[in-house]
Amino acid sequence: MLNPQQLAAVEHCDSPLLVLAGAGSGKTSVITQKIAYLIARRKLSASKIAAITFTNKAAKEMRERVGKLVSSEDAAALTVCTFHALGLKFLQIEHARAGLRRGFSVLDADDSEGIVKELAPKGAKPDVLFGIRNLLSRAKNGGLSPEEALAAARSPRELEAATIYDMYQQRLAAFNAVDFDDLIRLPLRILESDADCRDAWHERLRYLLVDEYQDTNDAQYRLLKVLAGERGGITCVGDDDQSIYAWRGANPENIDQLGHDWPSLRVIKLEQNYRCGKRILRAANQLIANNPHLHEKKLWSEHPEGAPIRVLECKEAEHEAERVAALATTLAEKHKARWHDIAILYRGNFQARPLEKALRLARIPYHLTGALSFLDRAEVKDLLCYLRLLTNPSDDAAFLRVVNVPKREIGAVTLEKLGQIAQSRHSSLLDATRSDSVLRQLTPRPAAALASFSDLLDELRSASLHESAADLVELILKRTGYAAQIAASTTDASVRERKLGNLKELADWFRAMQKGGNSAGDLASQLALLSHADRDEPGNAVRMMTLHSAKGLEFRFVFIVGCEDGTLPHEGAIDEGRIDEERRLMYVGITRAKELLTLSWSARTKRYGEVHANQPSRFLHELPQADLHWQGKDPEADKEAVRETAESHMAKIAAMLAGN
DNA sequence: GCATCTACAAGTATC
DNA sequence: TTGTAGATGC
Repeated sequence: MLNPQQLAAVEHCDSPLLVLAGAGSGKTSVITQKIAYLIARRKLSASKIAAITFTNKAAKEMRERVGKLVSSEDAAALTVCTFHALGLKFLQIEHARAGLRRGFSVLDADDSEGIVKELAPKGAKPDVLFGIRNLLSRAKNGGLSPEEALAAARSPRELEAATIYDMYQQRLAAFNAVDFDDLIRLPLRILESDADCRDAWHERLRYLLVDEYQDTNDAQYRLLKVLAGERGGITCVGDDDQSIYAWRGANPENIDQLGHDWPSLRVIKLEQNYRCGKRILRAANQLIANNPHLHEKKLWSEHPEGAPIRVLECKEAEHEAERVAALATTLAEKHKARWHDIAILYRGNFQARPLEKALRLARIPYHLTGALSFLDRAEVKDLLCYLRLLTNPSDDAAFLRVVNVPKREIGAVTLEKLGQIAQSRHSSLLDATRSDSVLRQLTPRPAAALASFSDLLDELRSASLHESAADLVELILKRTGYAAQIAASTTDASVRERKLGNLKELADWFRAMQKGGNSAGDLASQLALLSHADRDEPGNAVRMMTLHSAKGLEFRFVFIVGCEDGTLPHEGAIDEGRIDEERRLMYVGITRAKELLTLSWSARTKRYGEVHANQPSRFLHELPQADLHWQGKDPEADKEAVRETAESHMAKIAAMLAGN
């Protein structure tokens, strides 16, 4: 069942292990089999093993697969979760060491962005704000505390950002809250500085298995290092060729860092691919050979050669979409493909638009992955904030979000005043509304509204002690008037239905999670870490997604659209010389295909209303030409595109002249 | 407090 | 060109 390299990776437990696992080489099998091996052969207690992933989806899949290999007791005792969920678990146990009280909140990205905005100088331009958030996040991902960031500041801008960082953390402390970055930074800080705590966790977690290791950032790496300790009970599985998140802080150099920090590191390569046809693999290998490599890796496959890779040359994005839709229909009719065997991948979300149109027209069911995040929906966020506020009355961010949702005639002026009063008496906003002396400082009407709001929360809080989380959601909807507000909203029926549907889905989620015996408060924290990707995929529909979100997936038939210079590789990446990561992105896309790969490009692109002439992606020229089958090559196409670009400029000039 | 208008920006996205 | 965020007016 396992090949010799996979077996070696499973059985090597006595020093740290790095598994360089090519695309489709069965890395999840190695991780899950190794967990089973550690339990059965090495007699390690399941509760002392942690498998760490980047997404909840990957964690869920791993949990399911390992569940088939070990007993249900062992499966329940295992820790299989994301980096952030592990950090959350750590902080829930060690909250006192982090200066947090039980029931602390996890702020989402919007909340923390809002706080930064408040703390930044009034009227700061968006790019300044962006810069501050960037520096702040860099400091946090570097594991720096506000004091360290202040000491390390080298320029006035850095000093300003560090000062804001300091105030930001004070604000979070007052809220009894952490943000996403803190879920890594705080455990890291505690483990690095507190030997007793470190020893306890070394005892608690004896073996770590890390998925998608190339995606770790510096703080995550340090967390792994301190958790694994000198003993080095750790297996990291990753692929430098699939490193596509450097722009998000991932540091692929962490792959080499392992060998420096643990000289006894063993490296095993998995090079047999179990997914793609030979031709597809040859194309992928030849493409990625254009990137520099520290660890040479050559994937091979026992699968059949497969059909040539088609390259569709199209006039424009609409034409491209129509051809893709037509070919998808052919696949379904002639090759008995199910719709969900087909994926259409692209560089940017905006490219989905013409595709959607063409698929609708062709009556092909499709599903957009990751378009709108479920948890970003206003109604879902509102409900979660109610739960946060019930568990953590200090959570001012949650208070501000829901205090006037539904409308309670509590406006900005009232809240401004309340905020000043709360600040002067060092209490949370909700606490302040409970004090008569505070309410007397406000005008009677808003004061009464605030008082009844806090009464309502008290009522819900006492209900939360005995209601299940799912019932609590229903109760909140009813008692706050939220459900009534949706029902009465002037918007059309489909919007109302969608909102109620989302809230029902939220309640269903709670019901499912409740089985783990979690309290409502725990559920609320965990939900902050969930994302849209965790929802079940819809049935038989063509999958449309970005190349980034396709990583880890596989499909029988794959289309990669927009293979043009400027789109893939992206223009900004070309300008800044970041071609290698774009090439890896193409590599990820190609290696998603099991049987048939179709690449397409358009001679013209409409960009921000202007027509541009395109060149086919340089990556197309890097592929083995003998394996490509160019379709619709029209030597006139380029000339035509250039002519039309010129025409569109002429038309613009004419319009300007006419305007004058 | 809400609706409407205007100006601006335009990559990828996890937790 | 399109979407969204912020400002402005009622």
